Amino acid sequence: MDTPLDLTFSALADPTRRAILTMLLEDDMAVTDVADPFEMSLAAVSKHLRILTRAGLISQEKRGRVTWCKLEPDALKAASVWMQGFGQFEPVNLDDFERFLEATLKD
Amino acid sequence: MDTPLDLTFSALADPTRRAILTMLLEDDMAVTDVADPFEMSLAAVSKHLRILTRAGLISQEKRGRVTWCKLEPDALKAASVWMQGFGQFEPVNLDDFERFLEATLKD
DNA sequence: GCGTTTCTCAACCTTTCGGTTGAACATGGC
DNA sequence: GCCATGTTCAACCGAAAGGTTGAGAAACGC
Repeated sequence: MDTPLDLTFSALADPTRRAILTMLLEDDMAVTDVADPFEMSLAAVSKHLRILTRAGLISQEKRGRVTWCKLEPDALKAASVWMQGFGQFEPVNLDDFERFLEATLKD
Repeated sequence: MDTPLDLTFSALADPTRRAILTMLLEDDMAVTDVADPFEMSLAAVSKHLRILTRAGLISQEKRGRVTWCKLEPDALKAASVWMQGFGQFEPVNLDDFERFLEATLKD
């Protein structure tokens, strides 16, 4: 039996899935467009999206042929609460986060 | 190539390892004592501890026969920063966290 | 020295993960 | 109606995860 915390953290454990979440920060995207930058099959990305959906980190809505993917940031809250118990992290401001993203996207 | 974020999130993905971290919130512990509440072999717990150590979430120091395990909360910081980018979570107070822990430990 | 305690290593097993490919299935354009 | 588009499904594959057991290596008690 996978708890919500299991689902969230194992979803976040894969770099492809974290990259997808980062892309969805910008805007909602169709599955095909999500898959575009990755050097793997569409089916593989589709599987990643299903895992993110089961974890509640994104939602998928089908309009016509296109399935739109939308970030659901609230799902990170439980995990974030859990983590903050270990050390009382001060909240991080957006500037720090932007710099962090820039640095990590270089790889 | 496992990035620090990969190591942290996949370490946190396992409920046994999260339980170990919670136990270590109280105090440093010897490997045998960490293993005691779990219904699995000592070797299995030893493996979990190695994974937590690789992720930097704990440190292990050998004194005599006994290997002491110590929580290293700073390692959660990078992951916490990453997560806080998705929704600007307000800081959580300790009372909320205590209640959350109580609730999760019931399972 | 000798047995006990503490912990890890090595080999093995089963299940899950992350990917592939090819087929299937709606939907939309014309 | 027909073909192209967008997405998932099903079967498969190799590798990694999470557990077991048995053996072994240090350190301690006496």
